[in-house]
Amino acid sequence: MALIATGATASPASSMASELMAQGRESAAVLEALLHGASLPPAHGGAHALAAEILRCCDRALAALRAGGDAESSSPGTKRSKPATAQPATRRRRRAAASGGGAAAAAEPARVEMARTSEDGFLWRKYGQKEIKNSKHPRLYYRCSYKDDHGCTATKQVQQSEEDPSIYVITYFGDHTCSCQTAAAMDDDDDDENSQHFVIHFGSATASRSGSPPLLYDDDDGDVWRETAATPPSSRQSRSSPEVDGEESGVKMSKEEPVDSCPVPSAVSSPADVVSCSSPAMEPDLLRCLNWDDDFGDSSFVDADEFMNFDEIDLFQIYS
DNA sequence: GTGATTTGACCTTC
DNA sequence: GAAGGTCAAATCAC
Repeated sequence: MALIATGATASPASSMASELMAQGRESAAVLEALLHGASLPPAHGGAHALAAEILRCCDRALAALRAGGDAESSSPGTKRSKPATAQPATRRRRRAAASGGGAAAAAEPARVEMARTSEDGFLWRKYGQKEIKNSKHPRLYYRCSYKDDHGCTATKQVQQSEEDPSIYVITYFGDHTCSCQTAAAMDDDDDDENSQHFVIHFGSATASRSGSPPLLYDDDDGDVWRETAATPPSSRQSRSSPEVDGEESGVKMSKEEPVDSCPVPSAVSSPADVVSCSSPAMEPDLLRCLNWDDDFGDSSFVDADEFMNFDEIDLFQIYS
């Protein structure tokens, strides 16, 4: 569909880094020519100047990339991320061995990385996992880590897409009453303010929930998110509380906001907010998603258009 | 020791 | 009774 074509958009930091790298490469090419005996254009200040420029470009590009990645890498939510993600299979084997094994233990793929547990700006604690009928993948249950401390009722459910395992559907329930949004997320919000122009708009932001194209946007991390119009009935089966009574109001997240801020308390005002993401970092099988930045940093990235996984976008339509 | 994750068991809803 | 949601003991990493 036409709305896919936007070229998906690198983050501001990424774009800046890309430009800087391109500039550095140009300088390096000139320097190489100089080293090979070519005459130096008058505009250039000599080999030393070129070398300095290359270094400067690289430094700035690295700084830009790091600035773009620090928010997530420094997130408090990642406290146990790396170790935990690196050992799940081992842990499960141990537990399975201790308990005589279990079907669920063998079913879930090894977790590789959890570096972005708090990518939506909140700290979540996993409290359950359930095999869902007619679904190949289990549903994961998270609640706000501050539930005990602040009585925060926010929860979310994450379920892997059957069509494309790299896509996860995240359903938010309840309000955050804890003001627990991470500092990193707050930084992200600041970044978001500066990256609004990177938000992809597909269709009218004020379009009605029915019949309008799904709203897709990418966050600073390049994840592509989709908000869905309705909460799956199965997700609210046991939720008779008022927080899910506002279904007719649909998703309330701001369509202008990158996803990092969409589940914030003000946005999750009551109905379940359903968001699907091509690569929520808190889930297993996300190695390649989480290496996305690495891939980006790799020279293989040459065109912003390559950032968009069009197949995933097509899948988004399946959900609607 | 602390805190997060796992997972079987239990509860609730239909 | 089935299915989904939650609890809590066991387990693990730091």
